[in-house]
Amino acid sequence: MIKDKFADAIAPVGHTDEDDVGAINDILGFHIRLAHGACLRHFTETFTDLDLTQKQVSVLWLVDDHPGIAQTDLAQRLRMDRATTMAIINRLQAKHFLRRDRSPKDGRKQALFLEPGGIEMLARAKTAIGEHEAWVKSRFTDKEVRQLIELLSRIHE
Amino acid sequence: MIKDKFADAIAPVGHTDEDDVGAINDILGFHIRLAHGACLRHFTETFTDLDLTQKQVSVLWLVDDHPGIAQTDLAQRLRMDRATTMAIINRLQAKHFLRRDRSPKDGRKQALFLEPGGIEMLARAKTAIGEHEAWVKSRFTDKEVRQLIELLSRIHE
DNA sequence: CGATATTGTATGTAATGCTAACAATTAGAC
DNA sequence: GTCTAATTGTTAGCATTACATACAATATCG
Repeated sequence: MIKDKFADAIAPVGHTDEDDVGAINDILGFHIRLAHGACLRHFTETFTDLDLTQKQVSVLWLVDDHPGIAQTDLAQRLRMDRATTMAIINRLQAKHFLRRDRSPKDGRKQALFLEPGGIEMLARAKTAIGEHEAWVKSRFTDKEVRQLIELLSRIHE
Repeated sequence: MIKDKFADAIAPVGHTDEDDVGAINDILGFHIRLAHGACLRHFTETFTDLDLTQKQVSVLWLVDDHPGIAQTDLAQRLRMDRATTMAIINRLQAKHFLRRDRSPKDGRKQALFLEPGGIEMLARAKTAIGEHEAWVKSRFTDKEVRQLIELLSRIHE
Protein backbone atom coordinates (compact mmCIF):
# COMPACT_ATOMS: atom_id res chain seq x y z
CA MET A 1 0.00 0.00 0.00
CA ILE A 2 2.64 2.44 1.05
CA LYS A 3 4.93 3.11 -1.87
CA ASP A 4 7.95 5.22 -2.64
CA LYS A 5 7.15 7.88 -0.13
CA PHE A 6 9.21 10.99 0.42
CA ALA A 7 10.46 11.18 -3.13
CA ASP A 8 8.89 14.52 -3.66
CA ALA A 9 7.92 15.45 -0.16
CA ILE A 10 9.80 17.70 2.17
CA ALA A 11 12.74 18.85 0.19
CA PRO A 12 15.81 19.67 2.24
CA VAL A 13 14.87 22.89 3.93
CA GLY A 14 17.45 25.59 3.52
CA HIS A 15 16.88 26.53 7.10
CA THR A 16 14.60 29.47 6.81
CA ASP A 17 14.69 30.37 10.46
CA GLU A 18 15.69 34.00 10.09
CA ASP A 19 14.90 36.53 12.80
CA ASP A 20 11.14 36.15 12.88
CA VAL A 21 10.61 38.50 15.78
CA GLY A 22 7.57 37.77 17.89
CA ALA A 23 6.02 35.78 15.11
CA ILE A 24 4.54 32.35 14.76
CA ASN A 25 7.68 30.80 16.21
CA ASP A 26 6.72 31.97 19.68
CA ILE A 27 3.61 29.85 19.64
CA LEU A 28 4.11 26.72 21.71
CA GLY A 29 1.37 24.89 19.86
CA PHE A 30 3.16 25.57 16.60
CA HIS A 31 6.25 23.76 17.81
CA ILE A 32 4.23 20.85 19.13
CA ARG A 33 2.71 20.46 15.69
CA LEU A 34 6.00 20.70 13.84
CA ALA A 35 7.63 18.23 16.21
CA HIS A 36 4.71 15.89 15.78
CA GLY A 37 4.94 16.23 12.01
CA ALA A 38 8.63 15.41 12.05
CA CYS A 39 8.00 12.39 14.25
CA LEU A 40 5.17 11.23 12.06
CA ARG A 41 7.26 11.46 8.92
CA HIS A 42 10.11 9.50 10.44
CA PHE A 43 7.69 6.97 11.87
CA THR A 44 6.03 6.47 8.52
CA GLU A 45 9.38 6.10 6.84
CA THR A 46 10.50 3.56 9.42
CA PHE A 47 7.28 1.60 8.99
CA THR A 48 7.18 1.66 5.19
CA ASP A 49 8.04 -2.03 4.92
CA LEU A 50 5.65 -3.10 7.67
CA ASP A 51 2.88 -0.99 6.15
CA LEU A 52 1.52 0.11 9.50
CA THR A 53 0.52 3.52 10.82
CA GLN A 54 1.07 4.95 14.27
CA LYS A 55 -2.48 4.37 15.30
CA GLN A 56 -2.47 0.83 14.04
CA VAL A 57 0.68 0.02 16.00
CA SER A 58 -0.75 1.66 19.10
CA VAL A 59 -3.88 -0.44 18.80
CA LEU A 60 -1.93 -3.69 18.36
CA TRP A 61 0.23 -2.77 21.32
CA LEU A 62 -2.70 -2.00 23.60
CA VAL A 63 -4.65 -5.09 22.59
CA ASP A 64 -1.57 -7.12 23.39
CA ASP A 65 -1.22 -5.40 26.76
CA HIS A 66 -4.91 -5.78 27.52
CA PRO A 67 -6.31 -8.91 25.87
CA GLY A 68 -10.06 -8.77 25.55
CA ILE A 69 -10.17 -4.98 25.73
CA ALA A 70 -13.34 -3.38 24.37
CA GLN A 71 -13.30 -0.92 21.52
CA THR A 72 -14.54 1.94 23.63
CA ASP A 73 -11.84 1.40 26.23
CA LEU A 74 -9.27 1.35 23.46
CA ALA A 75 -10.73 4.52 22.04
CA GLN A 76 -10.46 6.30 25.38
CA ARG A 77 -6.88 5.28 25.90
CA LEU A 78 -5.87 6.57 22.49
CA ARG A 79 -8.23 9.54 22.57
CA MET A 80 -10.15 8.48 19.51
CA ASP A 81 -13.89 8.44 18.94
CA ARG A 82 -15.80 5.25 18.26
CA ALA A 83 -16.15 5.71 14.53
CA THR A 84 -12.42 6.25 14.02
CA THR A 85 -11.66 3.26 16.19
CA MET A 86 -13.96 1.14 14.08
CA ALA A 87 -12.15 2.09 10.91
CA ILE A 88 -8.76 1.21 12.36
CA ILE A 89 -9.89 -2.09 13.82
CA ASN A 90 -11.60 -3.00 10.57
CA ARG A 91 -8.31 -2.55 8.75
CA LEU A 92 -6.38 -4.60 11.28
CA GLN A 93 -9.00 -7.31 11.18
CA ALA A 94 -8.91 -7.39 7.39
CA LYS A 95 -5.21 -8.12 7.69
CA HIS A 96 -5.98 -10.87 10.22
CA PHE A 97 -3.96 -9.14 12.93
CA LEU A 98 -6.77 -9.28 15.47
CA ARG A 99 -10.27 -10.63 15.98
CA ARG A 100 -13.45 -9.49 17.68
CA ASP A 101 -15.18 -11.79 20.14
CA ARG A 102 -18.52 -10.86 21.59
CA SER A 103 -17.94 -10.32 25.29
CA PRO A 104 -19.82 -12.90 27.39
CA LYS A 105 -20.12 -10.50 30.30
CA ASP A 106 -21.50 -7.58 28.34
CA GLY A 107 -23.26 -8.39 25.12
CA ARG A 108 -22.69 -4.91 23.78
CA LYS A 109 -18.95 -5.10 23.90
CA GLN A 110 -16.50 -6.64 21.52
CA ALA A 111 -13.50 -8.26 23.18
CA LEU A 112 -10.38 -7.78 21.06
CA PHE A 113 -7.59 -10.33 20.80
CA LEU A 114 -4.47 -10.51 18.67
CA GLU A 115 -4.29 -13.22 16.05
CA PRO A 116 -0.97 -15.01 15.45
CA GLY A 117 -0.24 -12.70 12.54
CA GLY A 118 -0.83 -9.71 14.76
CA ILE A 119 1.48 -11.04 17.44
CA GLU A 120 4.25 -11.51 14.92
CA MET A 121 3.65 -8.12 13.37
CA LEU A 122 3.68 -6.45 16.77
CA ALA A 123 7.02 -8.03 17.56
CA ARG A 124 8.44 -6.63 14.32
CA ALA A 125 6.77 -3.30 15.01
CA LYS A 126 8.37 -3.06 18.43
CA THR A 127 11.77 -3.48 16.84
CA ALA A 128 10.97 -0.72 14.39
CA ILE A 129 9.69 1.48 17.20
CA GLY A 130 13.02 0.98 18.89
CA GLU A 131 14.74 2.45 15.84
CA HIS A 132 12.26 5.27 15.65
CA GLU A 133 12.59 6.08 19.33
CA ALA A 134 16.36 6.07 19.04
CA TRP A 135 16.03 8.60 16.25
CA VAL A 136 13.86 10.86 18.41
CA LYS A 137 15.90 10.43 21.56
CA SER A 138 19.24 10.96 19.88
CA ARG A 139 18.65 14.68 20.38
CA PHE A 140 18.29 14.46 24.14
CA THR A 141 19.90 13.33 27.33
CA ASP A 142 18.05 10.78 29.41
CA LYS A 143 17.11 13.51 31.81
CA GLU A 144 15.68 15.66 29.04
CA VAL A 145 13.63 12.72 27.78
CA ARG A 146 12.06 12.24 31.20
CA GLN A 147 11.47 15.96 31.43
CA LEU A 148 9.85 16.09 28.04
CA ILE A 149 7.54 13.19 28.80
CA GLU A 150 6.56 14.83 32.05
CA LEU A 151 5.80 18.12 30.38
CA LEU A 152 3.93 16.60 27.45
CA SER A 153 1.87 14.45 29.77
CA ARG A 154 0.45 17.57 31.32
CA ILE A 155 -1.08 18.44 27.98
CA HIS A 156 -2.77 15.17 27.22
CA GLU A 157 -3.62 14.60 30.91
CA MET B 1 -18.81 23.40 7.38
CA ILE B 2 -17.68 22.52 10.85
CA LYS B 3 -20.71 21.54 12.86
CA ASP B 4 -21.50 20.30 16.29
CA LYS B 5 -18.14 18.71 16.90
CA PHE B 6 -17.20 16.90 20.06
CA ALA B 7 -20.71 15.82 20.86
CA ASP B 8 -19.82 12.17 20.66
CA ALA B 9 -16.07 12.37 20.59
CA ILE B 10 -13.68 11.84 23.44
CA ALA B 11 -15.87 11.07 26.36
CA PRO B 12 -14.42 12.06 29.71
CA VAL B 13 -11.68 9.54 30.24
CA GLY B 14 -11.84 7.87 33.62
CA HIS B 15 -8.12 8.18 33.83
CA THR B 16 -6.92 4.79 32.79
CA ASP B 17 -3.31 5.38 33.65
CA GLU B 18 -2.77 2.42 35.96
CA ASP B 19 0.66 0.96 36.48
CA ASP B 20 1.59 0.19 32.89
CA VAL B 21 5.10 -0.92 33.65
CA GLY B 22 7.54 -0.56 30.80
CA ALA B 23 4.72 -0.28 28.35
CA ILE B 24 3.74 2.11 25.60
CA ASN B 25 3.79 5.00 28.05
CA ASP B 26 7.58 4.97 28.06
CA ILE B 27 7.68 5.85 24.38
CA LEU B 28 8.48 9.52 23.91
CA GLY B 29 6.91 9.55 20.47
CA PHE B 30 3.68 8.29 21.95
CA HIS B 31 3.45 11.29 24.26
CA ILE B 32 4.27 13.69 21.47
CA ARG B 33 1.38 12.26 19.49
CA LEU B 34 -1.07 12.38 22.38
CA ALA B 35 -0.06 15.93 23.23
CA HIS B 36 -0.45 16.93 19.61
CA GLY B 37 -3.84 15.26 19.48
CA ALA B 38 -4.99 17.14 22.58
CA CYS B 39 -3.74 20.41 21.11
CA LEU B 40 -5.41 19.73 17.81
CA ARG B 41 -8.74 18.96 19.43
CA HIS B 42 -8.67 22.12 21.50
CA PHE B 43 -7.55 24.15 18.51
CA THR B 44 -10.36 22.79 16.39
CA GLU B 45 -12.85 23.50 19.12
CA THR B 46 -11.56 27.04 19.51
CA PHE B 47 -11.76 27.59 15.77
CA THR B 48 -15.19 26.08 15.23
CA ASP B 49 -16.80 29.45 14.62
CA LEU B 50 -14.04 30.70 12.35
CA ASP B 51 -14.08 27.45 10.40
CA LEU B 52 -10.31 27.33 9.97
CA THR B 53 -7.80 24.53 10.48
CA GLN B 54 -4.32 24.77 11.96
CA LYS B 55 -2.69 24.57 8.59
CA GLN B 56 -4.94 27.18 7.11
CA VAL B 57 -4.17 29.60 9.95
CA SER B 58 -0.46 28.91 9.60
CA VAL B 59 -0.63 29.67 5.91
CA LEU B 60 -2.53 32.91 6.44
CA TRP B 61 -0.04 33.92 9.11
CA LEU B 62 3.00 33.21 6.98
CA VAL B 63 1.57 34.91 3.91
CA ASP B 64 0.93 37.93 6.08
CA ASP B 65 4.47 37.83 7.44
CA HIS B 66 5.95 37.34 3.98
CA PRO B 67 3.79 39.02 1.35
CA GLY B 68 4.47 37.61 -2.09
CA ILE B 69 5.85 34.35 -0.74
CA ALA B 70 5.87 31.48 -3.23
CA GLN B 71 4.04 28.23 -2.61
CA THR B 72 7.21 26.19 -2.42
CA ASP B 73 8.72 28.45 0.17
CA LEU B 74 5.54 28.23 2.17
CA ALA B 75 5.59 24.46 1.87
CA GLN B 76 9.13 24.26 3.17
CA ARG B 77 8.41 26.43 6.16
CA LEU B 78 5.44 24.32 7.15
CA ARG B 79 7.04 21.03 6.10
CA MET B 80 4.38 20.22 3.56
CA ASP B 81 4.74 18.88 0.03
CA ARG B 82 3.61 20.83 -2.99
CA ALA B 83 0.40 18.89 -3.59
CA THR B 84 -0.80 19.36 -0.03
CA THR B 85 0.07 23.04 -0.17
CA MET B 86 -1.98 23.38 -3.32
CA ALA B 87 -5.04 21.89 -1.66
CA ILE B 88 -4.81 24.26 1.28
CA ILE B 89 -4.23 27.34 -0.83
CA ASN B 90 -7.07 26.38 -3.13
CA ARG B 91 -9.42 26.31 -0.16
CA LEU B 92 -8.22 29.66 1.15
CA GLN B 93 -8.51 31.18 -2.29
CA ALA B 94 -12.03 29.82 -2.69
CA LYS B 95 -12.91 31.72 0.48
CA HIS B 96 -11.26 34.84 -0.97
CA PHE B 97 -8.73 34.99 1.87
CA LEU B 98 -5.74 35.21 -0.46
CA ARG B 99 -4.85 35.51 -4.11
CA ARG B 100 -2.17 34.18 -6.42
CA ASP B 101 -0.21 36.61 -8.56
CA ARG B 102 2.18 35.33 -11.13
CA SER B 103 5.63 36.48 -9.99
CA PRO B 104 7.15 38.97 -12.42
CA LYS B 105 10.66 37.91 -11.46
CA ASP B 106 10.14 34.18 -11.91
CA GLY B 107 7.31 33.10 -14.16
CA ARG B 108 7.12 29.72 -12.50
CA LYS B 109 6.27 31.09 -9.11
CA GLN B 110 2.99 32.25 -7.69
CA ALA B 111 3.28 35.20 -5.34
CA LEU B 112 0.73 34.93 -2.54
CA PHE B 113 -1.00 37.90 -0.96
CA LEU B 114 -3.78 38.23 1.58
CA GLU B 115 -7.08 39.65 0.41
CA PRO B 116 -8.99 42.00 2.72
CA GLY B 117 -11.13 39.10 3.93
CA GLY B 118 -7.99 37.16 4.76
CA ILE B 119 -6.53 40.05 6.70
CA GLU B 120 -9.66 40.36 8.77
CA MET B 121 -9.86 36.62 9.31
CA LEU B 122 -6.23 36.46 10.37
CA ALA B 123 -6.83 39.17 12.94
CA ARG B 124 -9.70 37.17 14.38
CA ALA B 125 -7.62 34.01 14.18
CA LYS B 126 -4.82 35.57 16.17
CA THR B 127 -7.23 36.39 18.95
CA ALA B 128 -8.43 32.81 18.95
CA ILE B 129 -4.85 31.56 18.93
CA GLY B 130 -4.29 33.67 22.01
CA GLU B 131 -7.03 31.76 23.78
CA HIS B 132 -5.74 28.46 22.54
CA GLU B 133 -2.20 29.24 23.60
CA ALA B 134 -3.41 30.30 27.02
CA TRP B 135 -5.09 26.90 27.33
CA VAL B 136 -1.88 25.11 26.45
CA LYS B 137 0.36 27.30 28.55
CA SER B 138 -1.86 27.22 31.61
CA ARG B 139 -0.12 23.96 32.54
CA PHE B 140 3.34 25.47 32.60
CA THR B 141 5.52 28.14 34.07
CA ASP B 142 7.13 30.59 31.68
CA LYS B 143 10.40 28.84 32.15
CA GLU B 144 8.88 25.48 31.28
CA VAL B 145 7.35 26.95 28.15
CA ARG B 146 10.73 28.18 26.96
CA GLN B 147 12.23 24.84 27.85
CA LEU B 148 9.56 22.95 25.98
CA ILE B 149 9.96 25.07 22.87
CA GLU B 150 13.70 24.56 22.99
CA LEU B 151 13.38 20.80 23.32
CA LEU B 152 10.69 20.45 20.67
CA SER B 153 12.69 22.58 18.26
CA ARG B 154 15.42 19.99 18.33
CA ILE B 155 13.01 17.49 16.83
CA HIS B 156 11.73 19.56 13.96
CA GLU B 157 15.16 21.18 13.41
C1' DC C 1 20.67 26.26 -28.12
C1' DG C 2 19.56 22.27 -25.45
C1' DA C 3 19.45 19.48 -21.31
C1' DT C 4 18.12 19.80 -16.64
C1' DA C 5 15.93 21.62 -12.57
C1' DT C 6 12.26 24.15 -10.46
C1' DT C 7 7.52 25.40 -9.80
C1' DG C 8 2.87 24.87 -10.10
C1' DT C 9 -0.85 21.90 -11.40
C1' DA C 10 -4.23 17.95 -11.81
C1' DT C 11 -5.60 13.41 -10.42
C1' DG C 12 -5.99 9.68 -7.49
C1' DT C 13 -5.49 7.05 -3.09
C1' DA C 14 -5.21 6.20 1.93
C1' DA C 15 -5.81 7.40 6.68
C1' DT C 16 -7.76 10.09 10.27
C1' DG C 17 -11.38 12.65 12.74
C1' DC C 18 -15.51 13.91 12.89
C1' DT C 19 -21.25 13.95 12.36
C1' DA C 20 -25.40 11.59 12.47
C1' DA C 21 -28.39 7.98 12.77
C1' DC C 22 -29.56 3.26 14.04
C1' DA C 23 -29.82 -1.49 16.55
C1' DA C 24 -28.67 -4.34 20.35
C1' DT C 25 -27.81 -4.65 25.05
C1' DT C 26 -27.34 -3.25 29.73
C1' DA C 27 -28.22 -0.47 33.85
C1' DG C 28 -31.03 2.35 36.68
C1' DA C 29 -35.33 4.52 38.31
C1' DC C 30 -39.66 3.65 39.76
C1' DG D 1 -40.09 -6.48 37.24
C1' DT D 2 -40.80 -3.08 33.76
C1' DC D 3 -39.83 0.89 31.35
C1' DT D 4 -36.60 4.41 30.28
C1' DA D 5 -32.02 5.96 29.64
C1' DA D 6 -27.27 5.12 28.73
C1' DT D 7 -23.66 2.39 26.55
C1' DT D 8 -21.63 -0.01 22.72
C1' DG D 9 -20.99 -1.11 18.25
C1' DT D 10 -22.12 -0.22 13.64
C1' DT D 11 -22.84 2.10 9.12
C1' DA D 12 -22.61 5.92 6.00
C1' DG D 13 -20.92 10.20 4.70
C1' DC D 14 -17.87 14.40 4.63
C1' DA D 15 -13.58 17.37 5.21
C1' DT D 16 -8.80 17.58 5.75
C1' DT D 17 -4.26 16.12 5.40
C1' DA D 18 -0.50 13.59 3.20
C1' DC D 19 1.26 11.28 -0.08
C1' DA D 20 2.41 9.44 -5.29
C1' DT D 21 2.54 10.36 -10.09
C1' DA D 22 2.55 12.64 -14.15
C1' DC D 23 2.50 16.80 -16.83
C1' DA D 24 3.23 21.80 -18.54
C1' DA D 25 5.51 26.07 -18.13
C1' DT D 26 9.48 28.51 -16.99
C1' DA D 27 14.44 29.26 -15.57
C1' DT D 28 19.15 28.04 -15.32
C1' DC D 29 23.34 26.54 -16.88
C1' DG D 30 26.73 24.07 -19.77
